[in-house]
Amino acid sequence: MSQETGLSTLSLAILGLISQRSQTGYDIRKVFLTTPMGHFSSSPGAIYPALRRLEEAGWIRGREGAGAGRRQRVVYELTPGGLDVLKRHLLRPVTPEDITWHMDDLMMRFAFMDPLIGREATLRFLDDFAAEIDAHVIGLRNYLDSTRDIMPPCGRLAMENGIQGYEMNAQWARRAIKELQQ
Amino acid sequence: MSQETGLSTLSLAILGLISQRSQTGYDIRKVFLTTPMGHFSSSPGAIYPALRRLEEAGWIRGREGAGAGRRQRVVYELTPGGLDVLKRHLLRPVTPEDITWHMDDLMMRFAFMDPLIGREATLRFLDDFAAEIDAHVIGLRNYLDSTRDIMPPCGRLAMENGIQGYEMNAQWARRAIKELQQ
DNA sequence: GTCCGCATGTAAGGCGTTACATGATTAA
DNA sequence: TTAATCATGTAACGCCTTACATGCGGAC
Repeated sequence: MSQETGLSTLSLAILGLISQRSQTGYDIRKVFLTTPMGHFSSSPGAIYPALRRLEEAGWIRGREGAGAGRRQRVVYELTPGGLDVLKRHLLRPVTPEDITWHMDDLMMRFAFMDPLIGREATLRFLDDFAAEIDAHVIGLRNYLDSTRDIMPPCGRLAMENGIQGYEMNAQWARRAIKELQQ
Repeated sequence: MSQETGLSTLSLAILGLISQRSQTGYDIRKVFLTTPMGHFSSSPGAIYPALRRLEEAGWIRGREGAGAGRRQRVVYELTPGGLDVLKRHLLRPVTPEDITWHMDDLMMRFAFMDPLIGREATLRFLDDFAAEIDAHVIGLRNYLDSTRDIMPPCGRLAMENGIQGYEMNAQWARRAIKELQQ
């Protein structure tokens, strides 16, 4: 759950998907079930309550769908207010706290931002992202160096894994910037 | 929460730390606050209830500590039963589900396993870990290739980020194997 | 006529987060 | 004596998980 906007990562994912195309809870479930985006949930017990919360917040609105003679089928679409929080959430600066705690949220933001806040803002995001990671890695390396001798080998290896993960992300971001600039 | 053992990642971390050295809830909090292991919690509202649950399960036991004239100070130590679940948890095979959902749990397991289940089992773990990642990456690549044309550029880049993260982990594991074999 | 996929939900339970609260010891 | 650090907790809340429940429509 992020501070100001109060969007959980799942809510962000749902809002992002609906921003791309109006769809039903079941459609969203299928995305989580069948695509690698399904890092989370996909269970009706998570998605339907989340949809209700988003609707109560006034960020999405459900309409009875016409789906080829089918029953029920509530199609959700983004409201202007929903578009607004979503954009505000996507435009938030990348903080050190985000790097430490919410990398998944950051990647989710990236995945949805291009059509919503534009290419330039997306590039700025990637730039900030890489810079914040660099700063974070410096701290991690310092810690690792200062404890290298007393740390058990597997503890050290686990730490190196974490550091390499961050470095990979920074490299990825810089490659992504180049690709998107073309 | 993992199936059989019912150990949440936080419980695993606490159990692992206590297995290295008997310590108090406050000691554990400090580890989470001051080391990069503090990927999570560090809040008393998480740790003390977790300690109580672990004690109720019979996996740790608290003793009044002698800590230099200080008050309270409950020092927790692992019980034989606790050592047993911890070992069983560490020895669990690496499943595709673990790769998809519980990478953090896997790394935590790795960080603690060497002294508890031995070098050979640790090497086997790393080997399985790398192999399961390879298999998982194949699936991700297939998905990416089959949707490359219809996917928006940032969606593709986000997916590539995920794939590269997995590949980095596999490479890390293979390097770790070599290092540990010396 | 039965089974599977579509489609939506509820209920119980667990656990983590945030915030609040307390009280002892040590250093300034 | 005042503040910071040590040390342990509780209460409210939110959200996810698991499991259960329901009912339509099409295929075989």
